[in-house]
Amino acid sequence: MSTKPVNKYPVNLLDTPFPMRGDLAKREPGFLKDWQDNALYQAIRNKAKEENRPKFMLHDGPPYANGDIHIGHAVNKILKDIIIKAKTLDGFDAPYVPGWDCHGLPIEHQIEKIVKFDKQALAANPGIFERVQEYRKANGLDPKETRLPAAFTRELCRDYAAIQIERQKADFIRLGVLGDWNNPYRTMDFKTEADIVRTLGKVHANGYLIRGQKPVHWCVDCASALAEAEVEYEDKVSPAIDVGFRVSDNAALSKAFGGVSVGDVPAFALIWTTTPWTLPANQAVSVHPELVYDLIATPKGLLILARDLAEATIKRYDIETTEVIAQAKGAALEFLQLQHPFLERVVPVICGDHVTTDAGTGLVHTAPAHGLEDYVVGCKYKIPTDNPVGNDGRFYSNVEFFAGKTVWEANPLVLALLEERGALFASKKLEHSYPHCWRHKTPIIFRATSQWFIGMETAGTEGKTLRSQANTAVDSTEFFPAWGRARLEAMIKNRPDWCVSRQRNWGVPMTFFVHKETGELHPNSGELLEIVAKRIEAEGIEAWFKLDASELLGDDAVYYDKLKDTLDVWFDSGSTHYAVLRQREELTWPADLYLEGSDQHRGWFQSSLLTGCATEGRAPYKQLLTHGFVVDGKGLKMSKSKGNVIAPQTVINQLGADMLRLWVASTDYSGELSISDEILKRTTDSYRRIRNTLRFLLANISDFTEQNLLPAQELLQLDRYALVELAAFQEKITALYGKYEFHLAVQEIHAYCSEDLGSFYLDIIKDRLYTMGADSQGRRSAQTALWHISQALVRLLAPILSFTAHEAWGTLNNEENVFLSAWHAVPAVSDAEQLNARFVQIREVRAAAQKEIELQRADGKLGSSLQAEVEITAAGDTYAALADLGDELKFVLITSQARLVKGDATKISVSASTAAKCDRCWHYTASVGTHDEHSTLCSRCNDNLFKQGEVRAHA
RNA sequence: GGGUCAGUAGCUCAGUCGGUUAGAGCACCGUCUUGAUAAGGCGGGGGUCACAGGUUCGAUUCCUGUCUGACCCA
Repeated sequence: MSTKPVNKYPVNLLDTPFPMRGDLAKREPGFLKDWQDNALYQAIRNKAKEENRPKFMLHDGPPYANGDIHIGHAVNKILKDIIIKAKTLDGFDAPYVPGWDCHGLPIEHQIEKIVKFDKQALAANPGIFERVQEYRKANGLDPKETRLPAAFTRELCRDYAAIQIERQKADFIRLGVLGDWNNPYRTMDFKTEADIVRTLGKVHANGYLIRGQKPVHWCVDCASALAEAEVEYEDKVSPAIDVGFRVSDNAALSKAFGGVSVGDVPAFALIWTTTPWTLPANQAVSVHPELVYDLIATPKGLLILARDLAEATIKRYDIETTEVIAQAKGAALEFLQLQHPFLERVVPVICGDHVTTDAGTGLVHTAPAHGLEDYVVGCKYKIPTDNPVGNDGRFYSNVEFFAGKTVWEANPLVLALLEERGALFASKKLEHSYPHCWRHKTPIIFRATSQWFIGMETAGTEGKTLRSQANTAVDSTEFFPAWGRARLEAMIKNRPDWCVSRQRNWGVPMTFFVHKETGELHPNSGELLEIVAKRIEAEGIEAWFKLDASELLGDDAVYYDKLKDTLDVWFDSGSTHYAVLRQREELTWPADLYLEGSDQHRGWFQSSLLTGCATEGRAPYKQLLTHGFVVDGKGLKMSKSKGNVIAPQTVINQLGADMLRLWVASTDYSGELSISDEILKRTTDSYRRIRNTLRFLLANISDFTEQNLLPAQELLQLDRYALVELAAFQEKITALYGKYEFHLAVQEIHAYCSEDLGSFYLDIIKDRLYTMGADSQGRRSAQTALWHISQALVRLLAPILSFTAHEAWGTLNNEENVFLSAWHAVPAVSDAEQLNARFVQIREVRAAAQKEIELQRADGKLGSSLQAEVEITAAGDTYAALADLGDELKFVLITSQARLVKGDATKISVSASTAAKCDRCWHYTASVGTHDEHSTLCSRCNDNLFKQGEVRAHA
């Protein structure tokens, strides 16, 4: 109940159904329902088609179909959504087809956990677990059986992914993201699986698919490769030995060490290793090119050791008398030939940055078949990757000394052999962290296996290497922010061949037939692959796994193996530009924009670039936009253990999705995005300001319709100026949307609401809105400006504050939906430049006057600014601008009197009015009390209420 | 350890192609208003522009290094 006395002289106070408080968390779901009920996304598509709009193609990078969405997902989707909506309002046809990445180890891993009765996994996936139990029962298996057929595992993976997708989808929709949620793409859709296979076929047809060897984590108990996620590190005791490689040619040695005289004293390069069994695969000894190496004379011969480690090493060898006779940088030792300690093999010294002085001798035993770094450096020097160890962890039968032995059995044999050859300089036991199989808990080994690669340096059928094509593609891509280019370039420059084969179950198969003896792909691979792709289109990847080779190859089947390898999931997502953009009618290739977190320079940006280049000779995108990661208020990454995680669901449920969207939009995403309770609090503050501005606008035009609009040239000066400002504001914001600089747009929007509207324009026109006749020209003029401001603002807000804009639109316009509209056409004002110039002066004087009034107020001489009377002395342009407002200058200053005097410089003096206050308009004027019938009114109010009403021209 | 990036008021961001007192909004303080009122107006306080060197007549802005943080890699 209000206790306010009701003024007997009414003013035009209006109300609006648009509430002060958004109550977003509660009301947003209702707005979402509006969109869904009206098939908003489809309506936008239809309209775009009718209008034949140009396309803007943002291709969605597929999140992995596992786990609930976190704030990083939210950032990514919201940024995409802002862009899509801004482009739509900008007159583009900007379809958005969201996608999911479905294959791969993490999902397979989850299924394995369920199969193995992992409690957490069971609790989270009761439906899947039930299926497993039923399967065991139906097939007469032990109820604890963990080894299930691959085909069934794949079924489970497919189900699991589908469930995850639905959960994530619901969260994405709740963010207010508009998209084709009824028809998203999923890399496990049969058609998509087929198109991934086709992409592989094209890569092969263009000559970029090559076979090679690469060391992988290998479990001899599983007899299979392990992914990094399947490896656990545990302590293990290993023999740690120092081995001497005799230098083959002392003349070369002398030369490497600056010509020092070495005679024919035996010289050794010393390495240190904890895996003696890898010595049969040794192909080189690595040194660091920048490290300094000593040549040391000892009773055991000349020793080559890194200077930093020499002392400690010599101690290990129990050598008393030593003399450093020469020094050289590692680079000088390159290509020095060494004799393998027990094999008839000469191996070179090579240079590698992986050599460190943390432990050992500063010279590293290099067996490309048994170590990733060894392999990489080996590739550089074109050193063979010959692997002597089989699937079962035993040496092949042709390996001298160790044939048939397991690698663990070989260790002591190697030691004995080295001892015998006089190459063993030291031997100890060492406990260290060592990789183990997560299933068997047994130590694993690194073992080179046959893998498939997309070659970076391979000249394709067009004669260009993929690396050179990729470089060109990067050159012709536009980056937001610009440094993305340097980052991608650096990665392309350094990356090795892309190993695309995996030995997993849940993945798109590499649908090739390989000749059993030559290892060549079938000569008709292209045609065969298309036949297979057709089948996959109909039945999914299972079509390949269950295929009998003879069905396609006939009698030739006996000569060929059906490849069992699956594709790296990065190949899946890297192929979506073909599988999605090329396949859907409403989409186009290449995309205008890919937008992802900065980690995707290594991931999707690159995999898409490479498949794009390998299949189409260019990148599948024109622009790349990168955003950073979300961190807490202190700039630290979020983690459960730190307890600084902010979940998007929490923010949405407490503050609403619009608040999350506003936070995303107001943050500079080119670096890290900070979020904390305080930051969200500030976001809420700024939301309130925008919302209340909308509310004021909507309320004050609630008795106004399009029929009441006045043409621009009939508006008052101040209102024309408001339109001029509005046009400039709109132009600024749309330009910022175009540059994807949303945080600047938010700042501008906020400043516009606060400064241009709140503290200037709206404050001034309240007098006219409230006190003039409801249908008077002066009031309709202001409302015309307010109407245009509202129409423009609601649209400009829509990409960011989608729900709020939707709500405001409903109050403002009855028909359609804000997202079916376009930026508002702000009426042109013919004297725009002149108005701008004048109001610069006017606003300056106004600010000075306010300061002066504030001084008087602080002195207790006046309260409201309407109590003030000002006298302004001004010169030149300033005088002209003020004079142009005539008697209405006082309204601009919100004072009861404003006298203008021509003088030399600007001077302002303020005094308190001695006149009485009008009960209705609150101005202090001598005319109060001069109207007998209405003794508390001023002439203006008397006129406005009971006569023809005042006329205003300026403000 | 390497590559890329960031560090301006309590918070979010501007800005300086090197040049007099570094800006805005929010928050805070004071005040007016009570006809945007769990609002609005006016005024104010608050920054050694991460730190240390260097170049320069002059650096927050350029260079080098350090620290802190982020992403990727090893």
